[in-house]
Amino acid sequence: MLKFHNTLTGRLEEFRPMREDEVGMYYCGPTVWNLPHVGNLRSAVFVDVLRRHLKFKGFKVHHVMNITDVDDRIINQATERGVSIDEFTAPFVEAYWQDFDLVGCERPEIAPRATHHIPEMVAIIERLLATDHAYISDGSIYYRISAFPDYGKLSKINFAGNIAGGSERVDTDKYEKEDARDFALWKAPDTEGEPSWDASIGRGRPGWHIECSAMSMKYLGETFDIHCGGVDLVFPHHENEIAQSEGSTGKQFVRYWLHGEHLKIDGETMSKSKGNYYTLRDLVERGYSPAAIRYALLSVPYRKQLNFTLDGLRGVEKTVAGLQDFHARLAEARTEPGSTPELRAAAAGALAEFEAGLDDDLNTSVALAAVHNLTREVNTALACAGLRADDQRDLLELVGRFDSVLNVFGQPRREMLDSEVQTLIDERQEARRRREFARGDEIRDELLARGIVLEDTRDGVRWKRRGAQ
RNA sequence: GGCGGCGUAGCCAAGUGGUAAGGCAGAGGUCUGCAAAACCUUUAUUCGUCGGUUCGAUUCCGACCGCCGCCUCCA
Repeated sequence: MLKFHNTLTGRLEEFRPMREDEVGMYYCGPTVWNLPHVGNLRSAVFVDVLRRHLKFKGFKVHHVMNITDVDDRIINQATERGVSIDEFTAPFVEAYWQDFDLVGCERPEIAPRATHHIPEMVAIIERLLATDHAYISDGSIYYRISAFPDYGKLSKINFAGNIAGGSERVDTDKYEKEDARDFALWKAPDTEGEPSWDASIGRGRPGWHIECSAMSMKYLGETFDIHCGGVDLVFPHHENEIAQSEGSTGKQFVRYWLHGEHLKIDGETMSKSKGNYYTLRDLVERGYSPAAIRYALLSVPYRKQLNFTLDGLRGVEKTVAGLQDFHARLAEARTEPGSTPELRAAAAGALAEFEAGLDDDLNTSVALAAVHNLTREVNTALACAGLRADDQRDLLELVGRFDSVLNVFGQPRREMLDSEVQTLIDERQEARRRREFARGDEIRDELLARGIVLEDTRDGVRWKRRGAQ
């Protein structure tokens, strides 16, 4: 039974989508004002595992990931550099997709951009004004939280005992709001040149939260199954999305809220000021592989803080190389016909354990343990008993199923060597057979000069490109 | 001040009211002309501290210590 921890109820719940075999899910994607860092990528990988596991379970997935390309930071930076919003964000959008692909995430079905959905936002604001959930003040439009009694149901925030609800912030706020908690839906331009849009509700630009309400409901409907993001978004972003969406539709907005924990770097909160801040390209430049980074990011269940360290990442490189090597050896193994009951049982057990782990709120640690346990059993068979053809076929299919969620095994090599190199390898085998080891070593060096690294194994010789995984 | 999470071997970590998954590192071994690679075996009488409940607790309850997060832009 598939279960998720739902932030809305604070409990582990059985997942039952609205439609039997389809799931609508929304992920608050990047705000494109900066290069993505490993923390952003952890969230992306968490959501990727979620969507892949839903597909593994047989659901058709409608996955929407927004790209926030208007907000105060973007406007400030673009204005500072004297470029348009699009000119400023374009390279960061590009960089995000590059990193997203490198770290092995499947692209969402729909990736809407905020700047292309201004009319949808305006429409919601109009409905909120019409139902007294919003009011105009100084040309800007604010959400009236007192009109939405459920406010706080997601974050369980308690305004009475809350510092933020005190008087200090009201004093520093330049806007005229009825209540300190109220937030902006539509902001009147502060200055002349500031980017803004003409609309029935006046000239302005959208507030921080309305974008996600507009884009999620447009593509997934007024009520949909899953909304996810980082824990930092629970309050105020997601709380405000609920207020906006449910305030305007009168219907439940989202049925399951899933939030991914942040990671720490060397046991400390990641922050620019501490300098413990990695982007994917930092890590790739230092020689780490995107596959290992993906593995590291999904090795700890998404609701736990993950301690990201370079030392740990070095270890993970070996783990991932081991899995990829296993996959290659499995694919290349010579077989005899038939199958063995031991391996059939091991495969069935591993699949059950794998699926049960992921069904339990995406416990990737348990799923990976199942994978490792299987590789150990299969390795033993490869080393001792030899592999049967049916087992090989079934195990390769099983690895494919595991990898449809994890995406860490890599593809077994299908590359062919050119005939000259192949001849050299054959010659070396022949030399070794005649126990002419000096000649064998000579050929090995010759191959090394061409970038081919040999490994002698019990069954013959394996090769790989120098520097390749 | 309000709300929440965490503390398990050298390191990263899963987990459960019935006696501790997995990975990395370490140790031993198999294989091998040597080496490398690969593979196998092994590594916590114990789960922050102190109490309580229980036949039995790492797992439940209480207190304490330490770490982290949200309440403000942040994945």
